[in-house]
Order: sequence, then C-alpha cells, then structure tokens
Amino acid sequence: MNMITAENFFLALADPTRLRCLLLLAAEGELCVCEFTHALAESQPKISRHLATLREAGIVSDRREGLWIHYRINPDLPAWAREILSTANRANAAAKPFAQDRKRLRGAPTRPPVRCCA
Amino acid sequence: MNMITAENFFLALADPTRLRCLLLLAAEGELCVCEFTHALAESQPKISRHLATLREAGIVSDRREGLWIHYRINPDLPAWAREILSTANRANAAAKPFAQDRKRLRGAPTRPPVRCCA
DNA sequence: CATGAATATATGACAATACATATATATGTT
DNA sequence: AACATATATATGTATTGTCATATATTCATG
Repeated sequence: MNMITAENFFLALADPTRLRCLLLLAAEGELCVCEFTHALAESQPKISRHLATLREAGIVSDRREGLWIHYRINPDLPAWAREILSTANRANAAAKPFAQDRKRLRGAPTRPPVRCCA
Repeated sequence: MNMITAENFFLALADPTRLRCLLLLAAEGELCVCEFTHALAESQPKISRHLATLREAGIVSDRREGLWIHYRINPDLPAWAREILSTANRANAAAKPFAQDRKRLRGAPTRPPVRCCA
C-alpha cells in the first residue's frame, strides 16, 4: 500500500525462504501456495507465513481462484525493485537452491493446467 | 572470500545502517570510517561493526592508509551484485536517509583531499 | 437446500535462535 | 601519547519455525 522503501524491500529479501519464493515467482510468473510448498519442499505454514510477509510488504499480490490462492510479484512494484528481482533471478537461476526449486516445481503432481495440488 | 551467494548478499543489505553505507559507497566510491560516522551520524563502533560484517561477507574491501582505513565496494563483487547496488542507489538517491547522508558527508569537517577526519 | 466432508490456506501461541546496540576496552599507527 | 579503528560483553528485541487449530471454498449427499 504505502510506498515501498529500499529498507523494507531488502528486509523482505533477507530470508532464504522469501528469496526462494521471489526468484521462483520472477522465473515462473504466478504460483499458488501448494506449488511453493512442493517446489521449496517446506511446510505449508512456513510458506504461508513468508508469503504473508511479502504481501504485507507490498512485494507480492494475491488472487483467489476457488480453493487456491495465486501469488505473483506485485505489478505496482516500483521499476527499480522489479529490476533487482529479475537481475537476481537471471544471475542465480542456475545456483544452489533456486535451480532445484524450479526442478521440483516441474516434477510435482500435475503442474501446468488444472489441479494445482495433490 | 568464498563465492558470494544471493542469500548472503541480501542478508547483508537487510540492515538500515549497512544499506546506507553501501549506497553511500555506490555514490561516492571510497570512504573512510570517520566519513561514514559523520555522514550517517552514528557511533564509531556501530559503523565499524557493520563495515566488518560487509567486509566478512565480501561485499566491501578495505585499504589502510596511515591511520585511517578506506572502504569501497569490493571490485571482485559479481557483476549482478554491483548492478543491484547501483540500481538501488540510482532509484533511492533522493529518498529519505540517503540524500541526507550525502549532504552530511559534504558538510563534514574537510572532506575531499586530506585530513579525512575531525 | 442444508449439512458435512475434503481441500487449500491462514493464523495464534510458544520456544529457540539470531541480531543490533551500547558501553567499555583493545589494537595498531604515527 | 594521540588518534582512528576494531572488538568483547551484556542485553534487549525481533525473527523464525512448529504445532495445532481456524477460516474459507467446493463438492457430494440426503
């Protein structure tokens, strides 16, 4: 809601789980909570907590569609912040946790079209 | 020393004091500790501690010159990380704490050439 | 159409840990 | 000795993760 500051922005990126969620979003566009839990192989409450933090910070926005809730990078995020996210994603896509996250996302139940969860 | 990871990088940026130091460095190039303390108007141990954190993370490097120690953004920092720092600096240079930091830096004792400290 | 089960997500409470700050003191250089 | 910088310790505070439970939506069934 309120203008995002550099301080708040970088504070939000300072947690491994949140960073993984954001780079996954930067790479994939839009994901629902259960896709995050599959991709990161973390507990649902943990994912939900961190997504809430990102939402409250104004960095992601959510959209309900039936049972599940899709998160994406907030379209109203200032250009510099979006730029930083995509720079970070481009440069680290092949690196340690992030590549595996995307791989697990693909390997999960039935990913692309319907039935997002198991 | 060891390759910088996205996780460690963003962890280092997550503190207001460290972020101010880094954006000041991104704007000014090289500064000694007492210049930081003037510019940020923070205690010397506080500045020193945060600069040590940044040094240990490999984000800044230091250079001794007589009594004082100059810090700059580590030239060996990966390109993506330097890019993020300058993006953050460009976009936030006019914003709340950062503009004042640069102003105080200018207003300090005798800034540019010799006698870096009071 | 009311009810209840099943699914997806959120949240409250708690314990454990990590972090930042202040004060005091140490180190190293001239 | 004087100056610039670094570090140690203690302490308060914030963040994180987990477990259990709550909310919300859909669907099936009587």
